[in-house]
Amino acid sequence: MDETDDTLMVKAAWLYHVGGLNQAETAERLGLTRARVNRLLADALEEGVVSITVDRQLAGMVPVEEALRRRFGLDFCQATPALDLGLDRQPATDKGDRAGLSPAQKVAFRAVGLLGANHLRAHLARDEPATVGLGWGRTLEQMTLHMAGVSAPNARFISLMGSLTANSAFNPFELVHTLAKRTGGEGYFLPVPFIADTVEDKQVLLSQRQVAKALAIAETATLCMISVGELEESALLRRQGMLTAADLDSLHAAGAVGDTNGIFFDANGRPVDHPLNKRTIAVPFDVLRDLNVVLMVASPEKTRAAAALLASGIVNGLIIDGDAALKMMDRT
Amino acid sequence: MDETDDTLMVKAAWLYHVGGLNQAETAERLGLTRARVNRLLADALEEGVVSITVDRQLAGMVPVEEALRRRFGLDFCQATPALDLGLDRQPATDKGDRAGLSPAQKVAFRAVGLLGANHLRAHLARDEPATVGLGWGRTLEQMTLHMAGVSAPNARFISLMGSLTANSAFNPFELVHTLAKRTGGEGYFLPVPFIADTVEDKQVLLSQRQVAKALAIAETATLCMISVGELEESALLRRQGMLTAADLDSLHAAGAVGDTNGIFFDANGRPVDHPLNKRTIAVPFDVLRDLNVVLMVASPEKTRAAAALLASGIVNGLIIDGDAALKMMDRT
DNA sequence: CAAGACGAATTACATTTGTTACGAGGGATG
DNA sequence: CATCCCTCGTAACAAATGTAATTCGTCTTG
Repeated sequence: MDETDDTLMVKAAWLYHVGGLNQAETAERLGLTRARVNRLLADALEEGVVSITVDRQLAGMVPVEEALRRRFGLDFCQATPALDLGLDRQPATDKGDRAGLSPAQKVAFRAVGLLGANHLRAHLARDEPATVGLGWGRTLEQMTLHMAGVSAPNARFISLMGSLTANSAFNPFELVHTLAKRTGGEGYFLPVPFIADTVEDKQVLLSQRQVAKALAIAETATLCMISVGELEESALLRRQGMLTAADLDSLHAAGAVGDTNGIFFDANGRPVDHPLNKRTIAVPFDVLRDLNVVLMVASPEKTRAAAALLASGIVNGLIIDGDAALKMMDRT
Repeated sequence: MDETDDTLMVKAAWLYHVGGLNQAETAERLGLTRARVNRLLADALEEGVVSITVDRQLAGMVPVEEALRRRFGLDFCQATPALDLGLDRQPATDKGDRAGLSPAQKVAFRAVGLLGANHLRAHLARDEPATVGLGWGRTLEQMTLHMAGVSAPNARFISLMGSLTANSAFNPFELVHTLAKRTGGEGYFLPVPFIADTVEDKQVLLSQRQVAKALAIAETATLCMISVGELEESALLRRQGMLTAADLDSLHAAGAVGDTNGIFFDANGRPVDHPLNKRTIAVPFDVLRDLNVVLMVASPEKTRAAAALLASGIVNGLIIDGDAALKMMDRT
């Protein structure tokens, strides 16, 4: 069943994309309905049986990538094509949008997600067994959507942080779960809240055997993919209700400009001295520093936070939205 | 100009294919007309800026490929997905078709052409300078169509045989020319007719310095891509008027079952003893035997000739239409 | 400066594609 | 055995895409 179905899908895809037939002709050739062919083709794209690649070399971002790579001492830097040409359209309406993302942002997330997925795919394709540490957020979520059709039964995916209360698609647990399912690998996550209620609680939670075990795995990660959050009202942490407005203010007062995995850092990428940072449950910077960490940045609003995190020296590779990359270049 | 255009193309392609916008939205986003975006996208596909890949693993041809690889002692074998499921449709109408190809054949040529192009592309992507020897025919022509967007300024393309009189798109000269132009490499070809009028003429032609030089280059080829012709009324050689019906008969009488580059061979892949073989101007089998030769076979009608050529031992790699591959398996 | 050539925008139209609603099999499941 | 659930075929429609004809500006060229 399974094989027949895949084979049929490949045949349809081959006739359509390679053979240059249209869906009606393809259907006739295979003795199927046009509607069925249409669905087969859609599924083939969905499942990664056919994939579309755009040459990044011609996008003109190579100089920018190289400049960022050198400035922050990275192993590599990849940027998506810049699209805004410097002029933002209706940014006012975008910013306040609480429900979803503006169209421009959506494209950015998808694009960065794709590049991230390609990087991860390449990592999984190596011979050595892979252990992949993961942050959370919409960028990472987009990455998982592009990971269809990748098989990596020996891979382990592990969350670098505790879980959210709200069960969104970009929850650490969901991310790990999705990746494990799609690749056939194993998923691990920290079965504790993201931010403990008190410092004492955190100690109790950390002492759990399950948690210690998971953290030990995380420390052996061969690749970590994380994102960064800016510290504004529009921040995802704030929207998710993980932070109160008062929290935000006091974090600002402590010099924080952003967070990654719930660890708040200042303009130099150093964790700030703040109660919240003592309650967060996540793999700390000191551990990340020795791991292979790739940062994904999907929106120009995050340039300040991203620059700060890059300055911390824990990041080895950067995958960034083209417009964000240009903006980052502008701030000298 | 040039760069701007490419960049625009990449942006449009990125928004459309990665960002998931439709052409109207893409146009709006870039401040262009929908029609322009449509053309940009078409061009992007045409020029190889965006490429569509179909996973060959799932086509179910791997066992067949492996079997063929072993039987003929090849380095590799790639087959396109089989589509006919063993049952041919209107083969009668197809066979006599003098003008063009049946739809089924067209797909086969394109598919094999694509795989050939991928192989060639990979060869050109190596670090070492490449010298590529080329045969002729519609299969090879299709290959050149899929070579857009490949840059290989150090590559040399050389025809393994003389030229046709009729200036078709699959003429050796045209093939070499197209490839050189598309990749930015150099093209060489044998400036002599494919089949000399007499044996004496052949000697004269071969003695030309230009010709000797070209042949010397051909003998250093790092990769040769050739195809095979069956020896029937429908054969391209016959259609092109290179062979008379009488020629065909006498070749059959001499035991010939097919040709490659105008060299006629028997069921064991050995050149037959026939006047025509003494007049053909092409790199001989003894030279090819020491080169890295890849054979492309695009139609089930050619299985007998292909099998014979494979038996000769001059072929190192095979790229074949899926239905032809199955048919070849059937003849035990 | 006029004429013509070229590229691109506009428009309109034909084709292709995506999506939905509906009904007929065809296994699983109780 | 009835029923549910899923898949597929059918048909119709809406949306998107491809293409050609036309016009307009701009740049070249005589």
